[in-house]
Amino acid sequence: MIGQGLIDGVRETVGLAGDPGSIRVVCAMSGGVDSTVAAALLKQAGFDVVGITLQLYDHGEAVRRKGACCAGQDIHDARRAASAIGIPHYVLDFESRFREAVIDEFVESYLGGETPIPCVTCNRTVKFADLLARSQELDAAAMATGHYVESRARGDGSPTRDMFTPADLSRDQSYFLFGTTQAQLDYLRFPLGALTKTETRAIAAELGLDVADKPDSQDICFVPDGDYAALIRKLRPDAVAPGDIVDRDGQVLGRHEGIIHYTIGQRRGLGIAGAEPLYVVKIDAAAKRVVVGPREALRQEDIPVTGLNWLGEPLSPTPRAVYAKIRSARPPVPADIRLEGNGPVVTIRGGEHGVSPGQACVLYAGEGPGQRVLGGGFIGRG
RNA sequence: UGGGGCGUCGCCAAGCGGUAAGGCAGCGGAUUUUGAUUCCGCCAUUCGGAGGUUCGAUCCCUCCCGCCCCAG
Repeated sequence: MIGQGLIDGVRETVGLAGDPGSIRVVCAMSGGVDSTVAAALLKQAGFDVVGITLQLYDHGEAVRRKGACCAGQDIHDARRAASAIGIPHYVLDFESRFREAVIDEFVESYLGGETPIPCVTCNRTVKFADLLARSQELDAAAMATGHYVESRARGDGSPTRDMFTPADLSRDQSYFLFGTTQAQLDYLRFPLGALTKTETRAIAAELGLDVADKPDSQDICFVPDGDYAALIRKLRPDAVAPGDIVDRDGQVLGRHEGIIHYTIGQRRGLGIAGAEPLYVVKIDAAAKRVVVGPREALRQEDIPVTGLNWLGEPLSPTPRAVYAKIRSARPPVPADIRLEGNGPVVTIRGGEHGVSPGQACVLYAGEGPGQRVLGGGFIGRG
């Protein structure tokens, strides 16, 4: 399994000239299979690998949890894996930073009637800003992660790198990485971009790593039991209030226990029976109202984008053809992006259902594997 | 208290003599490095109540109860 071709591929992914043994690469290790294999492959390729694991939140609560990351058991797993791989390993306490950069923003977003995407925030702040800085302090030439996404130098002699969708589209994590700046991208490496998840697990098994059969992470890592609303209530007990569920004409159909329980496009949990299924169409935070309607009411074409991180050629008021993804588990669809007076606007040519403010709108040059990631932003209120 | 209509799962709603469709909601599961979506499974031995006709009734008859509409 781990043949010369794979090793050469890893060296090519790192793309730095010179003796690998003199090139230090920091690998962010979450304690899961992916980042562990990333570190192992880098080590196999001869690099001077340093593993770093961040402690992001209270590890008492998460010790036994399956599918968590960066706390408790996962830190132990990462430490053991680093030992098995034969690389130095450090655990950094980033709890307070994670709390203010990710958790607080997560809570405020929900209270404001939006639907946050904490993985994006975590990547662009804690991981790719703070951890990356520490990596540079350690004189590492690059920082690697276990994300399924590819990057490679532009080939014009400059260190400028571009990001591409991975070989295994079912594991594509580019949606969560749209906020990666050019400078960060130039320093980052993604050794797993050419692999499938199955191959990654096979490599872990071949190397005898304990994490080979560890379940994939899922749900919000800092929410112990999947009940994110409980966390918000705990942190801001005064801010969660009940309100009305109304139709598009304002007619009251029911009550809810807080807008934080809803997201645009959501169907379940409304408790309203009718002839047709109802979906959340709008969330009015000020009035504490949840507006529902039929599925057709979810269709939207124009999406105002905020916080755009654009990695492509400069934009203009003239529409530029792209492919856009407004949710992680869907293939990108044909769209156009243009710069208006109020900011960038993405137009989904065929329309999309369930465009939820706070979520990401990620843009690609095309559809399929190996397509360039042009950037993305957060979906604004339309 | 004259006439007409209706009453089937929490909601909507088929069935109109042969032994209770479907949708919604709910619950459970699969999928998923966010939230959702989607998908799969479960969900009325019983048809407002009481009698009657029939081999057999949710479907036919009688009475009662409860709604609705038109006439008052």
